[in-house]
Amino acid sequence: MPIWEYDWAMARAATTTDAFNAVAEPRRRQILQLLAQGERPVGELADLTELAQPVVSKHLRVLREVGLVTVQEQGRQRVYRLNVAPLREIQSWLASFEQLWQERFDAMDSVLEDLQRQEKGQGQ
Amino acid sequence: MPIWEYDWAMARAATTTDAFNAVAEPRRRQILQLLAQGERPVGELADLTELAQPVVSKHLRVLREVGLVTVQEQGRQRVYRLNVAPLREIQSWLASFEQLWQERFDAMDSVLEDLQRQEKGQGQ
DNA sequence: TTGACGTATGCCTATATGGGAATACGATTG
DNA sequence: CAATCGTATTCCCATATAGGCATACGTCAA
Repeated sequence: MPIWEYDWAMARAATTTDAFNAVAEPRRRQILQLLAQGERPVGELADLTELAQPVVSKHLRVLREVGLVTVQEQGRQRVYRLNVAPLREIQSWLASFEQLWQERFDAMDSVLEDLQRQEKGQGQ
Repeated sequence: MPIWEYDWAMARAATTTDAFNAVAEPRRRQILQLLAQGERPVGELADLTELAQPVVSKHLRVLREVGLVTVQEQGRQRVYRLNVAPLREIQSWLASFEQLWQERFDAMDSVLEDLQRQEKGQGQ
């Protein structure tokens, strides 16, 4: 069973295919990290990343398309906010290697127990 | 400060740049999952993935270059084995979103720190 | 209105990809 | 030795990038 369909010549999956592809680009990762500290307008992201504004806008478009960020129009600026949800896809994929993450396994149990004990869970 | 250097026209980071890029390709992810269940020769991977052997060999090359797999020559076949180490880069990046994450993310992260404190990466 | 601001979009180029096909190459077998 | 197996490599192509630059677009201030 093929993993996905394509007409022809799938040189490389589009960056907007999923979180995996979107996040493969270092600058996009950087932007996400910045947004992790709070929402920010495009210009601010451009300053912080030292990237030209159009470049940032393009990266944000990709991130938007995979749902990693959301926009809110505020006056003439667009404030971007991080949405970690799509990262879950990656996280769960990584989780499938848990067992091979040898040492981790033991420690995992105890920590998990702690978590379950404290568990707050505030929706997502 | 720029994240990385390039002469010109960096269309897209090479797939062999890091685990992020290598793993962005779905078939490569599939191969890794298969190897998670045990080492396997190329032919077997080709069968299981229903990909042509040359295609598999190419993917394996990429995975090899980022250290996600290692080979062992056995007679005329090459047995590939998974090496999760490089996945840590991804894991720790994800960990930086801990606070914004709700569930068991913390667990993995703390264990990760332990790992990094203890052993010094061995793969290459 | 006009102009400035904040952002998005369009056009451009070089690039390396993923897969198909053919073939090269080393190891094994006869 | 030759033939075959298991795998890697090469050549081919269409593709969509990432960034530079210019510009379009909507919002706000005079």
